[in-house]
Amino acid sequence: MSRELAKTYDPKGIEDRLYQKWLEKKYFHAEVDETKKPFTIVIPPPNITGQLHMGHALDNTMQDILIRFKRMQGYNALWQPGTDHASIATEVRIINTLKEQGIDKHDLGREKFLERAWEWKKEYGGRIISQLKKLGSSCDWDRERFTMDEGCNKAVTEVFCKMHEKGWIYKGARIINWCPVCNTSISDAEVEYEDQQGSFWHLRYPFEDGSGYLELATTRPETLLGDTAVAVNPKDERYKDVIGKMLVLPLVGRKIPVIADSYVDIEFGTGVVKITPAHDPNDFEVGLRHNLEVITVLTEDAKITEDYPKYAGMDRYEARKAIVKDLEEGGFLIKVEPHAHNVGTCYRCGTTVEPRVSLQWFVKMKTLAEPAIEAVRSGKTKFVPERFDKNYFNWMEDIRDWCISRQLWWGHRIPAFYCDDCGELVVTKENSAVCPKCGKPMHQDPDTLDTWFSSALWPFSTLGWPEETADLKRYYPTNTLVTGYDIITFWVSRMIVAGCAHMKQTPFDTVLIHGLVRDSQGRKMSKSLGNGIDPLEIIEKFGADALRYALVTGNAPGNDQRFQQEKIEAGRNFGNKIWNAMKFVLMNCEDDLTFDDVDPSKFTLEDKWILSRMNQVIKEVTDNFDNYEFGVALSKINSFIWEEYCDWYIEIAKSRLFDKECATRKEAQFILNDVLGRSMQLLHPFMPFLSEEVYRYLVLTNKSDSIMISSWPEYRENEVFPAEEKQMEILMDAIRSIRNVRTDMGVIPSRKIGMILVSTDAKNRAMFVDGKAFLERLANVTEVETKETKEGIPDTAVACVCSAGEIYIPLEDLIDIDKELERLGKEKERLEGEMKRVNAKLANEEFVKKAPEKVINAEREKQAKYQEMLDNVLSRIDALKK
RNA sequence: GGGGUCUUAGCUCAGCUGGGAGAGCAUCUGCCUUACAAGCAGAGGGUCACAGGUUCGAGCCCUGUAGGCCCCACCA
Repeated sequence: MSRELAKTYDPKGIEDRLYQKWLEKKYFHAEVDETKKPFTIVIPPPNITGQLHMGHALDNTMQDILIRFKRMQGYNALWQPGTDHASIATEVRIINTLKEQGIDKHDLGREKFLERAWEWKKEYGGRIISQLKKLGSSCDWDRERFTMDEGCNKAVTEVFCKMHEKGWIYKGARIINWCPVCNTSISDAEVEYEDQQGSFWHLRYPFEDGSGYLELATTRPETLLGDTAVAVNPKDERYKDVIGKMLVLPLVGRKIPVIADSYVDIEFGTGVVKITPAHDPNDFEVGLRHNLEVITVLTEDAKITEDYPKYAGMDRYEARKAIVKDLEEGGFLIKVEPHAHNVGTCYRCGTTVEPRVSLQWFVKMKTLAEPAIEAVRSGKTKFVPERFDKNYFNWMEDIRDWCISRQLWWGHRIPAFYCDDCGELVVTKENSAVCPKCGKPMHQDPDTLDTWFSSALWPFSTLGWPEETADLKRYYPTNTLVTGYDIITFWVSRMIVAGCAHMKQTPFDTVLIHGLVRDSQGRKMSKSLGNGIDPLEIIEKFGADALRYALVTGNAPGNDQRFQQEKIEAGRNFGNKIWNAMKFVLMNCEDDLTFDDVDPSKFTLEDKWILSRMNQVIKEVTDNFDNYEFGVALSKINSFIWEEYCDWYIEIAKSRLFDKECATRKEAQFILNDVLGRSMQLLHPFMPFLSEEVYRYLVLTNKSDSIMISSWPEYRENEVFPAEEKQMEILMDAIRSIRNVRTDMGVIPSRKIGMILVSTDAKNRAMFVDGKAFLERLANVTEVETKETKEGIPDTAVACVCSAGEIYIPLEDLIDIDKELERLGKEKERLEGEMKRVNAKLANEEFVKKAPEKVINAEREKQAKYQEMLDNVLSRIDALKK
């Protein structure tokens, strides 16, 4: 069997083959099973426009780790997958495709446009799904959903109508953020602020009566066209007398009043602010308070309107130049100074957003937010790490109404109808409506809903809501939501709001937050920087397991990480190490081997040690899983397999395996298979493919169907061997000491040596006699002698002290007394240092009085041990000096 | 302006409820020892940013300082 196995582990072929098998066997599929406890994860639905990037890879790896773990633990585990229609992103993409063909969206018409969009979805929407499969994601693909499928549509309409009926949704003319490139309104959450270097134009606004002027400063001179007032602070002594006077708006000639409003900061600039209610949120508020006219001067694509012929059609930046030039020529410009300010940009396209007054639909958030805040405050939903709840509270407690209408075609059309004749409004679940007032036909609102409106319903819309399905009953509320901290406000908060509002239950008990995957220099991966690393390329080259390993190892929840090639290689190397360990095990097992007659009473010291350690690791790793400490869990599994199992157990077991007559050979073979098999189970959530492949080769498990459906390893009460663990530690310590001495004294590895253990502990002496075979293998010690006293130890022996006692290595031809004394001197210094530290601690009365007994006893044990070792070193130095 | 977070070995990062500083990579020394050179055995390398405080005991808790990053709000 072993002859056929490749020299190195090659994930290519294996991963696809195993994934196919899992699919065929329906291992990912969840059916309602009342005999088990439910565990549910809903996937953050990737955009249909999306390509798998490192963020997806991390997010989905974490989910897969969790769901595989829970599945093995025997939960009725469901990972609900699906995709998001991504209204703006998709619409922009279709528009661009059309543009290439010389077609304008409006010429095509709404219906034809949507046909194209659906075609596009059909062709590319599945791409991200197949990429998620490459990663090993064990989603229940039979349940794949889409935010615009029939069920989700129904949920959206239902929610909209209900919220409208309750007055939680309203329509109104308000100032909103407008993206002139995406050509739609966007919500507050969709605006990203960035520092920009701009200018501060100081302008002169003359009084109507010719009595001078007011000086004010602006960063946006082009909005002057829409000014309907100038404001000063009522407490500002400088301007007390001008309040109520009229000014003449430069270039326009409009008469505008000087008003008093406490919004104006006396300290800032000249203390005079021009008020443009149509194009600034603060000015809009001021306008409301003072009943000012709202004059829109910019079109939807941010060009000056026809009302100002001189500038009409110019885009906002052109217009700025032209207006500044005219102001200067008209003597209205006093000075220009550089000015840094924050500018809002569209999170989709990066364009500077334009505040704009328009008629939009809003969700009244304040009251809806209350139960959602309470859900987190009470701990019904908790963030991991906890600190992100501050993020959440910060947003929720200061929440403003959510603008949900979008001037787009791709999305859920708002179920509102207007009478063609009298303008009456009807909100209905039906596809059409007739005016209840005048009986005339009605037309539907042209706008669609914010993408996040439908994603907010995702945890229950995917389970069948508004129908009362068995799935909904079974799997809602879900358990863990895994996502990045960057979409807490967009998505997490709105899901909690929706869950509390429509289901009366928070949608999940835990929100597991992860950070960003950055490039190796710590920069955000982005298309424009071209520094993105394609996970698919990594999978192609190193396998999904190596990628998953790299994403999880050495990382704590919520923290950003830098992506480094070395981590991938470490993952690959780890896989290869396991592969080779398995090869070794199989090479030393006969093809027809069975373990029916394995006798646990024949288990040796090392057998019990590794079993006991395995047990401990199972316990700790399971614990780490429960606390979402995936990075810690993986590194424990790694060091157990690599260091304890491979470097020690396999090496020690060799002598028994190679001796076909050995009475405990079969027991060694059993342990090798058993421990590696259980290690693979622990590893499976992280590296599903490799662990499955290995599991299916091992003698104990090669008849089982899949590691995926095997039971998570349990802690075994009857395999706890603290005494054997301690003994092994002593032996390992001795071997390390001998290896050190060999290196220090320049004894080449191939040279065989002898050793004499001097110890008063009969158990230790016996252990060394029994362990002769592995002392030879691990330290090339061929002669082992044990004594109770150091009578007759030759001077030409090198001494090393370790926890087992004193070990002497006779090296007649090599010993250099001076060099040996020097080495022992260093050892003496080290031990004296230790003694000093321990003694000081134990001499401290406060310590002995207040520290826990456990800690004190540990210190006392150390004290005794070091004292003995130090005595041994000192007496050896004495002996050599004579 | 409010909040969060980070500062630990040359690099990238772990470090659970406070009890003698860790990993991977890199560096140095030996080894092709019949599973593995993607490997084995060893070694060097840290006043845990700084200053105080709490404590018998602080990388960990508290206060402050410096620097980096992030979120929210925002003065035209």
